[in-house]
Amino acid sequence: MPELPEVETTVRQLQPLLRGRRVQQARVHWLRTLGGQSARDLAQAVRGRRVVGVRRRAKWIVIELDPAQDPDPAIIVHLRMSGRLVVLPHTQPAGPYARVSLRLSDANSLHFLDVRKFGRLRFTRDAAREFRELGWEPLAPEFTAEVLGTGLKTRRRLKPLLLDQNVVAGLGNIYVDEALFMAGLHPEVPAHGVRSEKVVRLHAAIQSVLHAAIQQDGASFDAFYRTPQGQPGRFQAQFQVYGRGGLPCRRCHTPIRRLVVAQRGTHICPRCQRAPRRHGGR
DNA sequence: CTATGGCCCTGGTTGC
DNA sequence: TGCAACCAGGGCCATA
Repeated sequence: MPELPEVETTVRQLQPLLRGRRVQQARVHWLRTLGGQSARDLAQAVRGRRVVGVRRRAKWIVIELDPAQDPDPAIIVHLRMSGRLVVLPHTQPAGPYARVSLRLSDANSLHFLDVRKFGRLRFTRDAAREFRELGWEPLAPEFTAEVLGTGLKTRRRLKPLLLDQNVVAGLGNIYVDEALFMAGLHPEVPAHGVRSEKVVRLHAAIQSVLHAAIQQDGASFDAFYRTPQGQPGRFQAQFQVYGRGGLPCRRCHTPIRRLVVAQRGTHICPRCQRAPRRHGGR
């Protein structure tokens, strides 16, 4: 599933293919991808506008358009489960999963492909405003261990907290499991009970797993995530726990366990990540 | 405040 | 072999 590293890889590869081109036409093949925006509004808003850059905010891809009179105009894209962005020559069909296609002023089109239709693409006049509720960028210099520690001052359980995009923005199921393993923390411990030296470890784990995954162009363990150039990521080879239920822990050889936390498949080493004490047990 | 469960979707996997 | 039931999963919303 695309999370921060996969989105970052997509942004980096898209940038040289899009910057400087104009959007000539928008075609919508699946309306709900626009999340309520009308196909006409999208088409009218983007027609003729130049792409001035491509950036990332959390798991959002931000295709920046020339300002005109808007504060921060952009086409914003969330890949959710199975979304992909690809750039193909006009003449090449995008296949049955194309949900939105943008014809560019060079010989190419940008297609948003999405098998499961959970992804979103729409125009906004003010991208920064759209994202103001989002939490910390985990790779930004301002996101320090101290800042993370402040975010952990809550009774909520650790994993659901880290998945909350309004706290830390960009982590998903895979990288949370990997970071918790690296830090030796159980996903169900109350966040406020994590001691400060463990907070430091967790902060380092989050940053290092994200950096490592970006270096490998993200992770592809199913049919879905591919870079815009069609290549799978390579980080899945370095998963320590995710998807490794029943396999031996790479550190201590205890079998990795799969549990469900907040409706999410969750992978831990029961020895490296001690279970929290259950209160109210009887 | 925190947690839970449903919803959106479809292809792949499992079960009979 | 054939087919139906089941499942994953991010974000959002309603409910407990």
